Amino acid sequence: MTVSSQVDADSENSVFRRDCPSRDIFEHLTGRWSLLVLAALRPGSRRFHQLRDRIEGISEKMLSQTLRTLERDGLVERTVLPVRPPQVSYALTRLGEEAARHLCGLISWIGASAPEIRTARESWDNSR
Amino acid sequence: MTVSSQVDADSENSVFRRDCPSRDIFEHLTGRWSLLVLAALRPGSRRFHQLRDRIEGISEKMLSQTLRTLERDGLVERTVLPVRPPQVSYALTRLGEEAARHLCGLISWIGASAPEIRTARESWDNSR
DNA sequence: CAGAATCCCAGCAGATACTG
DNA sequence: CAGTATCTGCTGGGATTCTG
Repeated sequence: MTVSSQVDADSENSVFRRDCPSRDIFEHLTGRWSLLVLAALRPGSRRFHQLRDRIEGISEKMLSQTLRTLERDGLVERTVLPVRPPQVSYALTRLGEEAARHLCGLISWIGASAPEIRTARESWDNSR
Repeated sequence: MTVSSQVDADSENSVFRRDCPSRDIFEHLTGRWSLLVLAALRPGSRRFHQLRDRIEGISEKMLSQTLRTLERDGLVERTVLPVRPPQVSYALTRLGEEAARHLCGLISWIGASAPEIRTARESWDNSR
């Protein structure tokens, strides 16, 4: 399958199709917390409570859930140290680093474009 | 503001902050339908019913809503031709093209990585 | 420390019907 | 043709409590 088939053609796997298999992967990556978890892991592996403290507003439930989804997709690796009390750390896999790179690229673009976007919003809001 | 501040530092505008102003822009871009609308507009301007037909499963309500959000953010431009019956066409702005480029880059990566991700899922699922 | 289990609600999105 | 309006249901996610 060519890469371009994802966004161009009416191929079997076009994103435009209702049953596109890339959809759920995309949703996992762009869900409310995934970007933040991936970005927080970019500098290196982190433990559960470090992630919780770093990511403002995330609940333990959502952190746990997000980490498990990312682990299942092969983007994050979970390591348990056999000590008492248990220490669990998370790190990006190669796949996870690639995903994080794309997402952070998008975030950087948003940061750079935010002023323009805010200006557009104001003029849109003022015109009605 | 430097680009890196978005994803690295604990600056005022870090994505990790609860009130990060980039959050809602990100959510607009990665909402359920935005990617598909932006991708569908990439080859050139399209009319409402063309978009509706191209994007499988979208309702007129969600298409209309998504287009308005994108227009408000300055990513899409709406043009009404003064004829009967009315003809309305939509096109990407420069900002919209940039956003679409990032998103389609991500989708292409997903397409290329999907086999690996699916393999990861299977081994994860089988191990419990 | 690192979660799992449960309850609960707001808001997104679908279906349907209507209109300039 | 290109929408809007209204209703309704579903689920993502928060708060709280409990545990190996």
